[in-house]
Amino acid sequence: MKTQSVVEDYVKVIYSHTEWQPEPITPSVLAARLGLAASSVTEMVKKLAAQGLATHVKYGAVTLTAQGTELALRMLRRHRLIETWLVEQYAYRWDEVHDEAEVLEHALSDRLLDAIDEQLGFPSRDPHGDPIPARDGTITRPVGVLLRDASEGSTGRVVRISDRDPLLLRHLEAEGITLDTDLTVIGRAPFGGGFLVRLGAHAGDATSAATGATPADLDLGDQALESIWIAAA
Amino acid sequence: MKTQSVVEDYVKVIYSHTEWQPEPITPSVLAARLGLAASSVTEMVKKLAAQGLATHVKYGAVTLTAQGTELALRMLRRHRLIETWLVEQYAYRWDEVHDEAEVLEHALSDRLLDAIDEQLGFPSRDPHGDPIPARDGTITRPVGVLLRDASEGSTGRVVRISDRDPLLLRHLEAEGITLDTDLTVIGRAPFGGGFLVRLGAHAGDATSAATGATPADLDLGDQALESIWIAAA
DNA sequence: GCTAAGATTTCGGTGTGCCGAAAACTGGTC
DNA sequence: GACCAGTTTTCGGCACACCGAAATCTTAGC
Repeated sequence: MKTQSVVEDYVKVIYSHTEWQPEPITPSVLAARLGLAASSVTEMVKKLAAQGLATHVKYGAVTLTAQGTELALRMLRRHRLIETWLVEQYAYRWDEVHDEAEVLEHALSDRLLDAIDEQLGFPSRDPHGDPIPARDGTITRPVGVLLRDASEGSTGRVVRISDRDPLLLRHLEAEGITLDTDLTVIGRAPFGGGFLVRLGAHAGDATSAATGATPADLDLGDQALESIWIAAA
Repeated sequence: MKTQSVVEDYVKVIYSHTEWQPEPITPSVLAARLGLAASSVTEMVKKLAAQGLATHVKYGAVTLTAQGTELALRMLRRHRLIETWLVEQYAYRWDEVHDEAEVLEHALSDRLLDAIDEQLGFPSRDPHGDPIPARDGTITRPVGVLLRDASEGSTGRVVRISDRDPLLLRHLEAEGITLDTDLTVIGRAPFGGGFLVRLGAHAGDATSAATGATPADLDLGDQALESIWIAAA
Protein backbone atom coordinates (compact mmCIF):
# COMPACT_ATOMS: atom_id res chain seq x y z
CA MET A 1 0.00 0.00 0.00
CA LYS A 2 2.96 2.31 -0.42
CA THR A 3 3.79 3.16 -4.01
CA GLN A 4 0.21 2.86 -5.16
CA SER A 5 0.84 5.41 -7.86
CA VAL A 6 2.53 2.91 -10.17
CA VAL A 7 -0.58 0.77 -10.16
CA GLU A 8 -2.65 3.84 -10.84
CA ASP A 9 -0.55 4.68 -13.88
CA TYR A 10 -0.87 1.22 -15.37
CA VAL A 11 -4.60 1.13 -14.88
CA LYS A 12 -5.05 4.58 -16.30
CA VAL A 13 -3.12 3.76 -19.45
CA ILE A 14 -4.95 0.48 -19.93
CA TYR A 15 -8.27 2.25 -19.66
CA SER A 16 -7.29 5.18 -21.83
CA HIS A 17 -6.33 2.91 -24.66
CA THR A 18 -9.90 1.72 -25.07
CA GLU A 19 -11.55 5.06 -24.50
CA TRP A 20 -11.56 6.15 -28.14
CA GLN A 21 -11.06 2.82 -29.89
CA PRO A 22 -12.31 -0.70 -29.18
CA GLU A 23 -9.15 -2.87 -29.20
CA PRO A 24 -7.85 -3.91 -25.77
CA ILE A 25 -4.23 -3.06 -25.12
CA THR A 26 -1.32 -5.45 -25.61
CA PRO A 27 1.68 -5.63 -23.27
CA SER A 28 4.00 -4.12 -25.86
CA VAL A 29 1.81 -1.08 -26.41
CA LEU A 30 1.40 -0.69 -22.68
CA ALA A 31 5.16 -0.83 -22.26
CA ALA A 32 5.64 1.80 -24.95
CA ARG A 33 3.06 4.16 -23.40
CA LEU A 34 4.64 3.80 -19.98
CA GLY A 35 8.18 4.01 -21.29
CA LEU A 36 9.10 0.70 -19.71
CA ALA A 37 10.60 -2.59 -20.85
CA ALA A 38 8.17 -5.28 -21.86
CA SER A 39 9.45 -7.57 -19.15
CA SER A 40 8.57 -5.05 -16.47
CA VAL A 41 5.06 -4.80 -17.79
CA THR A 42 4.54 -8.54 -17.75
CA GLU A 43 5.51 -8.64 -14.11
CA MET A 44 3.36 -5.73 -13.09
CA VAL A 45 0.35 -6.96 -15.01
CA LYS A 46 0.60 -10.17 -13.04
CA LYS A 47 0.37 -8.14 -9.87
CA LEU A 48 -2.60 -6.19 -11.18
CA ALA A 49 -4.31 -9.51 -11.90
CA ALA A 50 -3.47 -10.75 -8.40
CA GLN A 51 -5.12 -7.64 -6.98
CA GLY A 52 -8.22 -8.20 -9.06
CA LEU A 53 -7.73 -5.06 -11.12
CA ALA A 54 -7.03 -6.67 -14.49
CA THR A 55 -7.30 -9.93 -16.34
CA HIS A 56 -4.57 -11.13 -18.57
CA VAL A 57 -4.69 -13.95 -21.10
CA LYS A 58 -1.19 -15.31 -21.40
CA TYR A 59 0.61 -14.00 -24.45
CA GLY A 60 -2.44 -11.87 -25.11
CA ALA A 61 -4.19 -8.65 -24.27
CA VAL A 62 -4.73 -6.98 -20.92
CA THR A 63 -8.23 -6.00 -19.81
CA LEU A 64 -9.50 -4.21 -16.74
CA THR A 65 -11.93 -5.82 -14.34
CA ALA A 66 -14.87 -3.82 -13.01
CA GLN A 67 -12.72 -2.89 -10.05
CA GLY A 68 -9.86 -1.86 -12.30
CA THR A 69 -12.17 0.25 -14.43
CA GLU A 70 -13.44 1.95 -11.32
CA LEU A 71 -9.93 2.87 -10.28
CA ALA A 72 -9.12 4.06 -13.81
CA LEU A 73 -12.15 6.32 -13.84
CA ARG A 74 -11.18 7.75 -10.48
CA MET A 75 -7.76 8.55 -11.87
CA LEU A 76 -9.18 9.99 -15.06
CA ARG A 77 -11.48 12.17 -13.02
CA ARG A 78 -8.53 13.40 -11.03
CA HIS A 79 -6.41 14.05 -14.08
CA ARG A 80 -9.05 15.95 -15.99
CA LEU A 81 -10.28 17.96 -13.04
CA ILE A 82 -6.73 18.99 -12.30
CA GLU A 83 -6.14 19.98 -15.92
CA THR A 84 -9.27 22.08 -15.94
CA TRP A 85 -8.33 23.65 -12.64
CA LEU A 86 -4.84 24.60 -13.82
CA VAL A 87 -6.28 26.32 -16.86
CA GLU A 88 -9.10 28.09 -15.04
CA GLN A 89 -7.31 29.12 -11.87
CA TYR A 90 -3.65 29.36 -12.73
CA ALA A 91 -3.57 30.51 -16.31
CA TYR A 92 -1.98 27.37 -17.69
CA ARG A 93 -2.50 26.87 -21.39
CA TRP A 94 -4.16 23.69 -22.55
CA ASP A 95 -0.91 22.32 -23.95
CA GLU A 96 0.91 22.83 -20.64
CA VAL A 97 -1.31 21.08 -18.15
CA HIS A 98 -0.60 17.45 -18.82
CA ASP A 99 2.69 16.92 -17.01
CA GLU A 100 1.64 18.81 -13.93
CA ALA A 101 -1.62 16.87 -13.76
CA GLU A 102 0.27 13.63 -14.21
CA VAL A 103 2.05 14.23 -10.92
CA LEU A 104 -0.73 15.89 -8.96
CA GLU A 105 -3.34 13.25 -9.72
CA HIS A 106 -1.48 10.94 -7.37
CA ALA A 107 -0.98 13.51 -4.64
CA LEU A 108 -4.20 15.42 -4.01
CA SER A 109 -6.52 14.14 -1.32
CA ASP A 110 -10.13 13.35 -2.14
CA ARG A 111 -11.14 16.23 0.06
CA LEU A 112 -9.07 18.76 -1.82
CA LEU A 113 -10.20 17.36 -5.13
CA ASP A 114 -13.83 17.75 -4.14
CA ALA A 115 -13.18 21.32 -3.05
CA ILE A 116 -11.61 22.04 -6.41
CA ASP A 117 -14.51 20.39 -8.22
CA GLU A 118 -16.89 22.67 -6.37
CA GLN A 119 -14.75 25.74 -7.02
CA LEU A 120 -14.90 24.99 -10.73
CA GLY A 121 -18.67 24.51 -10.65
CA PHE A 122 -18.54 20.75 -11.25
CA PRO A 123 -17.30 20.87 -14.85
CA SER A 124 -18.25 18.02 -17.16
CA ARG A 125 -15.30 18.25 -19.55
CA ASP A 126 -11.66 19.23 -19.45
CA PRO A 127 -9.87 21.83 -21.63
CA HIS A 128 -9.53 19.33 -24.47
CA GLY A 129 -13.16 18.30 -24.40
CA ASP A 130 -12.52 14.99 -22.65
CA PRO A 131 -15.39 14.09 -20.35
CA ILE A 132 -14.69 14.25 -16.62
CA PRO A 133 -16.06 11.17 -14.85
CA ALA A 134 -18.48 11.99 -12.05
CA ARG A 135 -17.72 11.10 -8.46
CA ASP A 136 -19.75 7.89 -8.82
CA GLY A 137 -17.77 6.76 -11.87
CA THR A 138 -20.37 7.80 -14.42
CA ILE A 139 -18.92 9.09 -17.66
CA THR A 140 -20.80 10.51 -20.62
CA ARG A 141 -18.97 10.34 -23.87
CA PRO A 142 -19.48 13.39 -26.07
CA VAL A 143 -21.15 12.58 -29.38
CA GLY A 144 -19.13 13.52 -32.40
CA VAL A 145 -17.16 12.21 -35.35
CA LEU A 146 -13.50 12.33 -36.12
CA LEU A 147 -12.78 15.14 -38.55
CA ARG A 148 -11.30 12.57 -40.92
CA ASP A 149 -14.71 10.91 -41.14
CA ALA A 150 -16.75 14.12 -41.49
CA SER A 151 -18.67 14.48 -44.72
CA GLU A 152 -17.72 17.24 -47.17
CA GLY A 153 -19.67 20.44 -46.90
CA SER A 154 -20.91 19.66 -43.41
CA THR A 155 -20.51 22.10 -40.57
CA GLY A 156 -19.88 21.33 -36.95
CA ARG A 157 -18.47 22.45 -33.68
CA VAL A 158 -15.22 21.10 -32.24
CA VAL A 159 -16.14 18.98 -29.23
CA ARG A 160 -12.85 17.26 -28.51
CA ILE A 161 -9.20 17.51 -29.45
CA SER A 162 -6.83 14.74 -28.42
CA ASP A 163 -4.27 15.93 -25.91
CA ARG A 164 -1.70 13.42 -27.06
CA ASP A 165 0.58 15.99 -28.68
CA PRO A 166 1.12 19.43 -27.08
CA LEU A 167 2.69 20.77 -30.27
CA LEU A 168 -0.42 19.98 -32.25
CA LEU A 169 -2.50 21.77 -29.62
CA ARG A 170 -0.35 24.88 -29.92
CA HIS A 171 -0.48 24.75 -33.68
CA LEU A 172 -4.25 24.43 -33.74
CA GLU A 173 -4.68 27.24 -31.26
CA ALA A 174 -2.51 29.46 -33.45
CA GLU A 175 -4.71 28.57 -36.42
CA GLY A 176 -7.77 29.54 -34.44
CA ILE A 177 -9.07 26.09 -33.62
CA THR A 178 -9.97 25.39 -30.03
CA LEU A 179 -12.85 23.75 -28.20
CA ASP A 180 -16.24 24.93 -29.43
CA THR A 181 -14.83 26.45 -32.61
CA ASP A 182 -17.40 26.22 -35.40
CA LEU A 183 -16.06 25.06 -38.71
CA THR A 184 -17.10 23.96 -42.15
CA VAL A 185 -15.60 20.90 -43.78
CA ILE A 186 -14.49 21.69 -47.30
CA GLY A 187 -12.96 18.32 -47.92
CA ARG A 188 -9.88 16.96 -49.54
CA ALA A 189 -8.48 19.16 -52.30
CA PRO A 190 -8.21 17.39 -55.65
CA PHE A 191 -5.05 15.71 -56.95
CA GLY A 192 -3.76 14.65 -53.51
CA GLY A 193 -4.17 18.05 -51.92
CA GLY A 194 -4.63 18.67 -48.22
CA PHE A 195 -7.78 18.46 -46.17
CA LEU A 196 -9.42 21.86 -45.98
CA VAL A 197 -11.70 23.38 -43.37
CA ARG A 198 -13.09 26.87 -43.04
CA LEU A 199 -13.55 28.61 -39.72
CA GLY A 200 -17.11 29.48 -38.81
CA ALA A 201 -20.32 27.60 -39.46
CA HIS A 202 -21.52 29.92 -42.19
CA ALA A 203 -18.33 30.94 -43.89
CA GLY A 204 -18.93 31.11 -47.61
CA ASP A 205 -21.87 29.68 -49.47
CA ALA A 206 -22.42 26.10 -50.49
CA THR A 207 -21.17 26.78 -54.01
CA SER A 208 -17.81 28.10 -53.05
CA ALA A 209 -17.47 25.37 -50.48
CA ALA A 210 -17.97 22.79 -53.17
CA THR A 211 -15.82 24.63 -55.68
CA GLY A 212 -12.53 25.20 -53.97
CA ALA A 213 -10.34 26.90 -51.46
CA THR A 214 -10.19 30.54 -50.50
CA PRO A 215 -7.22 32.13 -48.74
CA ALA A 216 -9.04 31.79 -45.41
CA ASP A 217 -9.27 28.03 -45.57
CA LEU A 218 -7.04 25.95 -43.36
CA ASP A 219 -5.12 22.98 -44.65
CA LEU A 220 -4.98 20.55 -41.78
CA GLY A 221 -2.43 17.77 -41.58
CA ASP A 222 -3.20 14.10 -41.11
CA GLN A 223 -2.44 14.28 -37.43
CA ALA A 224 -5.09 16.92 -36.91
CA LEU A 225 -7.67 14.89 -38.80
CA GLU A 226 -7.06 12.04 -36.39
CA SER A 227 -7.26 14.28 -33.35
CA ILE A 228 -10.27 16.55 -33.83
CA TRP A 229 -13.86 15.51 -33.16
CA ILE A 230 -16.77 17.58 -34.35
CA ALA A 231 -20.49 17.47 -33.72
CA ALA A 232 -23.50 19.35 -35.00
CA ALA A 233 -23.39 22.86 -33.58
CA MET B 1 16.92 11.52 -9.20
CA LYS B 2 13.75 9.49 -8.76
CA THR B 3 12.52 9.30 -5.21
CA GLN B 4 13.93 12.68 -4.30
CA SER B 5 11.15 13.19 -1.81
CA VAL B 6 12.80 11.04 0.85
CA VAL B 7 15.85 13.25 0.83
CA GLU B 8 13.60 16.28 1.05
CA ASP B 9 11.90 14.90 4.14
CA TYR B 10 15.16 14.23 5.93
CA VAL B 11 16.53 17.66 5.17
CA LYS B 12 13.33 19.36 6.23
CA VAL B 13 13.24 17.61 9.57
CA ILE B 14 16.91 18.31 10.23
CA TYR B 15 16.38 21.98 9.53
CA SER B 16 13.13 22.24 11.47
CA HIS B 17 14.76 20.89 14.58
CA THR B 18 17.07 23.88 14.82
CA GLU B 19 14.52 26.46 13.79
CA TRP B 20 13.27 27.22 17.29
CA GLN B 21 16.11 25.86 19.41
CA PRO B 22 19.88 25.81 18.93
CA GLU B 23 20.87 22.15 19.41
CA PRO B 24 21.61 20.21 16.20
CA ILE B 25 19.65 17.02 15.76
CA THR B 26 20.87 13.57 16.71
CA PRO B 27 20.20 10.45 14.65
CA SER B 28 17.84 9.02 17.27
CA VAL B 29 15.67 12.13 17.33
CA LEU B 30 15.71 12.24 13.57
CA ALA B 31 14.63 8.62 13.45
CA ALA B 32 11.80 9.31 15.89
CA ARG B 33 10.56 12.32 13.93
CA LEU B 34 10.59 10.37 10.69
CA GLY B 35 9.12 7.26 12.25
CA LEU B 36 12.04 5.14 11.07
CA ALA B 37 14.55 2.77 12.63
CA ALA B 38 17.84 4.32 13.70
CA SER B 39 19.76 2.09 11.34
CA SER B 40 17.82 3.42 8.36
CA VAL B 41 18.66 6.95 9.37
CA THR B 42 22.37 6.22 9.65
CA GLU B 43 22.38 4.91 6.13
CA MET B 44 20.42 7.74 4.66
CA VAL B 45 22.46 10.37 6.46
CA LYS B 46 25.54 8.89 4.85
CA LYS B 47 23.91 9.45 1.49
CA LEU B 48 22.99 13.01 2.37
CA ALA B 49 26.62 13.60 3.27
CA ALA B 50 27.75 12.05 -0.01
CA GLN B 51 25.47 14.45 -1.86
CA GLY B 52 26.89 17.39 0.04
CA LEU B 53 23.64 18.19 1.81
CA ALA B 54 24.71 17.37 5.36
CA THR B 55 27.75 16.76 7.50
CA HIS B 56 27.81 14.04 10.04
CA VAL B 57 30.33 13.50 12.82
CA LYS B 58 30.42 9.80 13.50
CA TYR B 59 28.39 8.86 16.54
CA GLY B 60 27.34 12.48 16.77
CA ALA B 61 24.96 15.09 15.49
CA VAL B 62 23.78 15.78 11.96
CA THR B 63 24.10 19.27 10.48
CA LEU B 64 23.05 20.72 7.17
CA THR B 65 25.54 22.21 4.75
CA ALA B 66 24.75 25.50 3.03
CA GLN B 67 23.36 23.47 0.17
CA GLY B 68 21.28 21.36 2.51
CA THR B 69 19.92 24.44 4.24
CA GLU B 70 18.96 25.86 0.89
CA LEU B 71 16.99 22.74 0.04
CA ALA B 72 15.36 22.74 3.47
CA LEU B 73 14.26 26.33 3.05
CA ARG B 74 12.82 25.52 -0.35
CA MET B 75 10.81 22.73 1.20
CA LEU B 76 9.72 24.86 4.12
CA ARG B 77 8.59 27.53 1.71
CA ARG B 78 6.59 24.94 -0.17
CA HIS B 79 5.06 23.48 2.95
CA ARG B 80 4.03 26.78 4.45
CA LEU B 81 2.76 28.29 1.24
CA ILE B 82 0.63 25.22 0.66
CA GLU B 83 -0.74 25.36 4.19
CA THR B 84 -1.64 29.00 3.77
CA TRP B 85 -3.22 28.29 0.42
CA LEU B 86 -5.36 25.45 1.74
CA VAL B 87 -6.69 27.68 4.49
CA GLU B 88 -7.29 30.72 2.30
CA GLN B 89 -8.62 29.07 -0.82
CA TYR B 90 -10.15 25.80 0.27
CA ALA B 91 -11.50 26.47 3.74
CA TYR B 92 -9.20 24.09 5.54
CA ARG B 93 -8.82 24.77 9.22
CA TRP B 94 -5.36 25.40 10.57
CA ASP B 95 -5.23 22.04 12.31
CA GLU B 96 -6.11 20.17 9.12
CA VAL B 97 -3.54 21.41 6.67
CA HIS B 98 -0.42 19.62 7.75
CA ASP B 99 -0.91 16.17 6.25
CA GLU B 100 -2.10 17.46 2.91
CA ALA B 101 0.83 19.86 2.71
CA GLU B 102 3.20 17.07 3.62
CA VAL B 103 2.26 15.25 0.43
CA LEU B 104 1.78 18.21 -1.89
CA GLU B 105 5.08 19.86 -1.05
CA HIS B 106 6.80 17.11 -3.03
CA ALA B 107 4.41 17.23 -5.97
CA LEU B 108 3.74 20.82 -7.01
CA SER B 109 5.93 22.29 -9.71
CA ASP B 110 7.81 25.51 -9.08
CA ARG B 111 5.63 27.17 -11.62
CA LEU B 112 2.41 26.27 -9.87
CA LEU B 113 3.87 27.20 -6.52
CA ASP B 114 4.79 30.63 -7.82
CA ALA B 115 1.31 31.09 -9.22
CA ILE B 116 -0.15 30.22 -5.83
CA ASP B 117 2.25 32.58 -4.10
CA GLU B 118 1.05 35.35 -6.34
CA GLN B 119 -2.61 34.44 -5.85
CA LEU B 120 -2.12 34.72 -2.10
CA GLY B 121 -0.40 38.08 -2.41
CA PHE B 122 3.05 36.80 -1.43
CA PRO B 123 2.27 36.04 2.21
CA SER B 124 5.10 36.24 4.74
CA ARG B 125 3.75 33.78 7.29
CA ASP B 126 1.59 30.67 7.36
CA PRO B 127 -1.60 30.08 9.40
CA HIS B 128 0.44 29.22 12.49
CA GLY B 129 2.63 32.29 12.24
CA ASP B 130 5.64 30.41 10.90
CA PRO B 131 7.59 32.58 8.48
CA ILE B 132 7.48 31.60 4.83
CA PRO B 133 10.95 31.70 3.27
CA ALA B 134 11.18 33.94 0.23
CA ARG B 135 12.03 32.56 -3.19
CA ASP B 136 15.70 33.46 -2.66
CA GLY B 137 15.87 31.53 0.63
CA THR B 138 15.60 34.59 2.84
CA ILE B 139 13.67 33.99 6.04
CA THR B 140 12.78 36.52 8.70
CA ARG B 141 12.12 35.05 12.07
CA PRO B 142 9.27 36.78 13.93
CA VAL B 143 10.42 38.39 17.16
CA GLY B 144 8.69 37.09 20.23
CA VAL B 145 9.07 35.06 23.39
CA LEU B 146 7.66 31.74 24.39
CA LEU B 147 4.63 32.22 26.61
CA ARG B 148 6.42 30.22 29.30
CA ASP B 149 9.12 32.89 29.42
CA ALA B 150 6.78 35.91 29.32
CA SER B 151 6.91 38.15 32.38
CA GLU B 152 3.86 38.39 34.62
CA GLY B 153 1.54 41.26 33.93
CA SER B 154 2.88 41.83 30.46
CA THR B 155 0.62 42.00 27.46
CA GLY B 156 1.34 40.82 23.98
CA ARG B 157 -0.01 39.51 20.73
CA VAL B 158 0.22 35.91 19.66
CA VAL B 159 2.71 35.76 16.77
CA ARG B 160 3.27 32.03 16.47
CA ILE B 161 1.73 28.78 17.62
CA SER B 162 3.59 25.55 17.05
CA ASP B 163 1.75 23.30 14.64
CA ARG B 164 3.18 20.17 16.19
CA ASP B 165 -0.11 19.03 17.70
CA PRO B 166 -3.43 19.50 15.85
CA LEU B 167 -5.41 18.79 19.01
CA LEU B 168 -3.73 21.64 20.83
CA LEU B 169 -4.57 23.93 17.91
CA ARG B 170 -8.23 22.97 18.08
CA HIS B 171 -8.27 23.42 21.82
CA LEU B 172 -6.69 26.84 21.64
CA GLU B 173 -9.04 27.95 18.90
CA ALA B 174 -11.98 26.87 21.04
CA GLU B 175 -10.57 28.92 23.90
CA GLY B 176 -10.33 31.93 21.63
CA ILE B 177 -6.60 31.92 21.02
CA THR B 178 -5.44 32.16 17.43
CA LEU B 179 -2.82 34.13 15.56
CA ASP B 180 -2.86 37.84 16.45
CA THR B 181 -4.93 37.34 19.57
CA ASP B 182 -4.01 39.95 22.18
CA LEU B 183 -3.56 38.63 25.67
CA THR B 184 -2.37 39.58 29.11
CA VAL B 185 -0.10 37.27 31.10
CA ILE B 186 -1.40 36.86 34.63
CA GLY B 187 1.22 34.37 35.64
CA ARG B 188 1.35 31.19 37.60
CA ALA B 189 -1.34 30.88 40.25
CA PRO B 190 0.07 30.33 43.75
CA PHE B 191 0.47 26.94 45.40
CA GLY B 192 1.20 25.06 42.18
CA GLY B 193 -1.74 26.44 40.25
CA GLY B 194 -1.96 26.69 36.52
CA PHE B 195 -0.57 29.38 34.26
CA LEU B 196 -3.20 32.02 33.64
CA VAL B 197 -3.71 34.43 30.76
CA ARG B 198 -6.50 36.84 30.03
CA LEU B 199 -7.80 37.54 26.56
CA GLY B 200 -7.36 41.07 25.35
CA ALA B 201 -4.56 43.54 25.94
CA HIS B 202 -6.45 45.70 28.39
CA ALA B 203 -8.58 43.21 30.26
CA GLY B 204 -8.71 44.16 33.92
CA ASP B 205 -6.41 46.57 35.73
CA ALA B 206 -2.92 45.97 37.04
CA THR B 207 -4.20 45.31 40.53
CA SER B 208 -6.53 42.51 39.65
CA ALA B 209 -3.93 41.05 37.35
CA ALA B 210 -1.52 40.90 40.26
CA THR B 211 -4.10 39.70 42.72
CA GLY B 212 -5.67 36.68 41.17
CA ALA B 213 -7.89 35.04 38.67
CA THR B 214 -11.28 36.08 37.41
CA PRO B 215 -13.72 33.68 35.71
CA ALA B 216 -12.63 34.97 32.31
CA ASP B 217 -9.01 33.92 32.76
CA LEU B 218 -7.72 30.92 30.86
CA ASP B 219 -5.64 28.25 32.53
CA LEU B 220 -3.24 27.03 29.88
CA GLY B 221 -1.49 23.70 30.14
CA ASP B 222 2.24 23.14 29.93
CA GLN B 223 2.04 22.14 26.29
CA ALA B 224 0.47 25.46 25.37
CA LEU B 225 3.14 27.39 27.26
CA GLU B 226 5.77 25.63 25.15
CA SER B 227 3.88 26.27 21.92
CA ILE B 228 2.74 29.89 21.96
CA TRP B 229 4.97 32.86 21.14
CA ILE B 230 3.93 36.39 21.94
CA ALA B 231 5.35 39.80 21.07
CA ALA B 232 4.53 43.37 21.97
CA ALA B 233 1.28 44.30 20.24
C1' DG C 1 40.07 4.82 35.01
C1' DC C 2 36.47 1.59 34.68
C1' DT C 3 32.05 0.25 33.64
C1' DA C 4 27.48 0.05 32.12
C1' DA C 5 23.58 2.26 29.91
C1' DG C 6 22.34 4.22 25.92
C1' DA C 7 23.19 5.82 21.33
C1' DT C 8 25.06 4.75 16.87
C1' DT C 9 26.76 1.98 13.23
C1' DT C 10 27.43 -2.32 10.74
C1' DC C 11 25.59 -6.27 8.71
C1' DG C 12 22.62 -9.41 6.47
C1' DG C 13 18.17 -9.40 4.65
C1' DT C 14 13.33 -7.79 2.65
C1' DG C 15 9.96 -5.87 -0.85
C1' DT C 16 9.15 -3.17 -4.86
C1' DG C 17 9.70 -1.95 -9.45
C1' DC C 18 12.80 -1.87 -12.87
C1' DC C 19 16.24 -3.93 -16.57
C1' DG C 20 18.49 -7.02 -20.49
C1' DA C 21 19.14 -11.55 -22.27
C1' DA C 22 17.39 -15.80 -23.21
C1' DA C 23 13.61 -18.96 -23.58
C1' DA C 24 8.84 -19.79 -24.92
C1' DC C 25 5.03 -18.87 -27.47
C1' DT C 26 1.98 -16.85 -31.38
C1' DG C 27 0.23 -16.32 -35.96
C1' DG C 28 1.18 -16.11 -40.73
C1' DT C 29 3.57 -18.28 -44.82
C1' DC C 30 4.79 -21.69 -47.83
C1' DG D 1 3.35 -29.16 -40.74
C1' DA D 2 7.49 -26.70 -40.35
C1' DC D 3 9.54 -22.42 -40.21
C1' DC D 4 10.09 -17.53 -39.04
C1' DA D 5 9.39 -12.93 -37.31
C1' DG D 6 7.65 -10.70 -33.74
C1' DT D 7 5.70 -10.75 -29.13
C1' DT D 8 5.59 -12.23 -24.52
C1' DT D 9 7.40 -14.42 -20.53
C1' DT D 10 11.01 -16.16 -17.56
C1' DC D 11 15.18 -15.48 -15.32
C1' DG D 12 18.97 -13.48 -12.78
C1' DG D 13 20.25 -8.99 -11.25
C1' DC D 14 20.16 -4.06 -9.71
C1' DA D 15 18.90 0.25 -6.91
C1' DC D 16 16.45 2.04 -3.31
C1' DA D 17 14.81 2.68 1.24
C1' DC D 18 13.74 0.14 4.81
C1' DC D 19 14.27 -3.39 8.97
C1' DG D 20 16.17 -6.10 13.33
C1' DA D 21 20.09 -7.98 15.57
C1' DA D 22 24.68 -7.65 16.71
C1' DA D 23 28.79 -4.99 17.16
C1' DT D 24 30.81 -0.66 18.38
C1' DC D 25 31.27 3.65 20.37
C1' DT D 26 30.23 7.57 23.86
C1' DT D 27 29.47 9.26 28.20
C1' DA D 28 27.89 9.58 32.92
C1' DG D 29 28.58 7.66 37.39
C1' DC D 30 31.52 6.13 40.59
